[in-house]
Amino acid sequence: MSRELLLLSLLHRQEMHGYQINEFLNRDLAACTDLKKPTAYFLLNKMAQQGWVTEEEVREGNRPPRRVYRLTPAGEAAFQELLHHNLSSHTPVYFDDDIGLVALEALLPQEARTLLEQRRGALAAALETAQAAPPHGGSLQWIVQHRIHHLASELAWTEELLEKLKHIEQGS
Amino acid sequence: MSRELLLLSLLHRQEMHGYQINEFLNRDLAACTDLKKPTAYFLLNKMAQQGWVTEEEVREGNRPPRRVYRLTPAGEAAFQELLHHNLSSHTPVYFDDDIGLVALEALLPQEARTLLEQRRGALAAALETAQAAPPHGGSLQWIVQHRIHHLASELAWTEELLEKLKHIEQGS
DNA sequence: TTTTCCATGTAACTCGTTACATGATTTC
DNA sequence: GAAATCATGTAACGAGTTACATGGAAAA
Repeated sequence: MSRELLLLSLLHRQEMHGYQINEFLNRDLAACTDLKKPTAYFLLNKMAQQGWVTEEEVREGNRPPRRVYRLTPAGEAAFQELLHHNLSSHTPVYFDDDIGLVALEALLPQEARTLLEQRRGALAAALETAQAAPPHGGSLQWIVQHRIHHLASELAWTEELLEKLKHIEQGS
Repeated sequence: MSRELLLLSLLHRQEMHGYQINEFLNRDLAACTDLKKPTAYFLLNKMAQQGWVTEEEVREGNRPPRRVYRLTPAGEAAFQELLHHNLSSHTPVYFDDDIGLVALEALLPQEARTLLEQRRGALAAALETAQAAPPHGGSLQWIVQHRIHHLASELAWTEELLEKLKHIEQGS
């Protein structure tokens, strides 16, 4: 339901047409979602059928006509409910990066460390990129800051792990 | 490909039959994956067709026959490649919890804080559960520790956020 | 005149889940 | 005799992605 919540959030701020929504998702919300264009269109249609949004064809000048979406009262209610549920709970995440750790013992300790040092590099680079991003206004800044916080945490954890592996290697 | 890597990792340690694999996934690896039973069977069949594993029907006593999977040399090579790639890189994650933050401004500041305090509670509970889990041996311990590290980081971040929101509320 | 931008979608496919189906054996 | 455990799967569905399809307007 969080994809629906995301779309409802955008439409709560202001009415928007599909293309505009996709632009916003790709430009400003790339850090918190990977919602694709066809998925967005599909969900918007679904929400229109559910009565959460209305569609209105608008043509401005000679441009291709836009389909403008607006929240209905039912949509507003759904938005509030989904938002409350999202903010008040925590949804756990599975890390792709954890999978490789299961088989760490299949490698020579030294080799494992070399690989994890590369991962540390990738994390450091991602962190720098995130920190270099232009500041976002409003509540979008929280997402950017969360991302930075998380990447820093992952970097610290990876370094901790490297230290522990070094000690085990020396100790055995 | 990380689901395949996970299965290959298990079979690298020792040969296993399907039921055993599913048990292990649910008991010991619930923290790092949600791979379901039919998916596991499906992937095992696929890997058998690819020549990564062999299947052997084994019957022991009067029990239902087991289908035992073993890595082939090709499977071992695939395992090494996937493992190297996984450990040396970082795969970014999208947080469901971020979605609600997009629309924080749609709520009264005080209401937003109340909801986020509930989330903080949920995070604290999850952290305690993770910390109370019996220690895992071998490299599985890293996954448990990573989970704990991450939950602690999320808790700290949520508290930071609550502080910032309090200041904004007072300042404006 | 060719590429990029605006603006919309559909169709086919992949991946994964849920629910269903089977059947013997051991434990209560 | 009933319930849980061992052990395997399939079939139908749903969600999401990729690639395809269309077409006008502006910019290079």
